[in-house]
Amino acid sequence: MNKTHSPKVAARGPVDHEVRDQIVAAATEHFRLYGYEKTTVSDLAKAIGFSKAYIYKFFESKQAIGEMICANCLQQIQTEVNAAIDEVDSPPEKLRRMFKALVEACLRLFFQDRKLYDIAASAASGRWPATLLYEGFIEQTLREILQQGRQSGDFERKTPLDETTRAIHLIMRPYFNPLLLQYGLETTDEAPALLSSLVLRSLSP
Amino acid sequence: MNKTHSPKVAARGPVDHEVRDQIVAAATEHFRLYGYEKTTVSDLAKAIGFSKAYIYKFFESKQAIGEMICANCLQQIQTEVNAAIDEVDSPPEKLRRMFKALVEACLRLFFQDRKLYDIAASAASGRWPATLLYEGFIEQTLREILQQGRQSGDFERKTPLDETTRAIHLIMRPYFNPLLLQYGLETTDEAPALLSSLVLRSLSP
DNA sequence: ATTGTGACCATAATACATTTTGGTCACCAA
DNA sequence: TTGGTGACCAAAATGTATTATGGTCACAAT
Repeated sequence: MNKTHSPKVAARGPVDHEVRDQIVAAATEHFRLYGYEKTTVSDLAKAIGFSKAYIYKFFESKQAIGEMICANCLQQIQTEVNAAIDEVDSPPEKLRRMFKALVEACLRLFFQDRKLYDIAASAASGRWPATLLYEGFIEQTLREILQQGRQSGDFERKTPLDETTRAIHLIMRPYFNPLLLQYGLETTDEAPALLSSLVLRSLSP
Repeated sequence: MNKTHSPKVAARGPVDHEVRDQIVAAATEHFRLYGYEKTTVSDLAKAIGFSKAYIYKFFESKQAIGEMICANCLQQIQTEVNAAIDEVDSPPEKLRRMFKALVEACLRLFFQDRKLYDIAASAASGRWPATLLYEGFIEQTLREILQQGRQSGDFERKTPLDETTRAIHLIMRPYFNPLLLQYGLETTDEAPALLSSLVLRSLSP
């Protein structure tokens, strides 16, 4: 997993500090194995050999730690999506890849790291900052592909870019939002191809 | 509300019986006011002046009663949708109306009969028969509009009908499935217009 | 047959006392 | 100043004894 930690939010005390990394590492492991609820701050403290109080020198709350771990998960998905769309050049194919990679990354999180997935789900439910960042990434990536496709002549140019972006974002939402994904697991195999095709038809000049 | 009760499922004892209707009426009222969980079978029995045991001559379980009430709710939505698409002739406009009416009907249930909505949500979660019927109705209505549009020349004919139907169904799902709708309330105002337009663009010949 | 019920049971919900847990703060050490 | 902690508190979680609820059945009345 990426060790990227954007210290944008939920930080406290020394930003770049060995102990902070230790906390994140311990939290990632514990949250993954036992889940967010079952892990106590004292558990994390014991794991790194410090007192519980010391942890609060670096994070202002347990949720802040959860947000950090969750942000890393979502960051990982974003990395995978970026890798997928960089593999090809044509905007239509980029869009297909994006949808496919997005769903696959979310599903992997769901099936292989269920406990971390649950954190991402409650992050979506509670509108944690990491989730907003994640949604912003989706929308931005989408917009770039669309713009590129308009320039290359692959996509139509009549509909306002923002409208198209927003609409496709809405279509993808049930498959990248952890909160929604879990209720549509039966459709995750057909949806990417089916919906990509429909969307691409709607984009034809 | 419609007093239609399709005795397809979850029935027991005399199908057409005054007491059965009394039970449904009492259940509808109680479920709406106090919710499914807070209403006991004894409450319903008292409301109609019979013993609890007698209720089980007509319904094989409390959930069966819930399914009946839920089926009526979903039936009501279907009626509203049918009314909306019957108002116009052109298939594209029918599709717009369908999406709009569907969202409006679900939102009305959500905001005005929250307790009944919760039943519909757990019906969707538990895959109760009423939900399957409801989804079947959506798919069928959609297919008919599409077929009609293909005949009239409004819609393209290259893509297999089933594929198009399925894809649009998937797009609408987050807005007619009670389980999903509650997580996307912020998007319900823009979604119908935005998505209808995108879908119609994808259908252009 | 049809209409109707009280008594009964296993399990689920509730209420409450007890323990954990998230979080703070004063304070010590290098 | 930076690194680090034990003692402490309100609120949440947990275990448990008790009650309420869904559901059945034998049986009675019409």
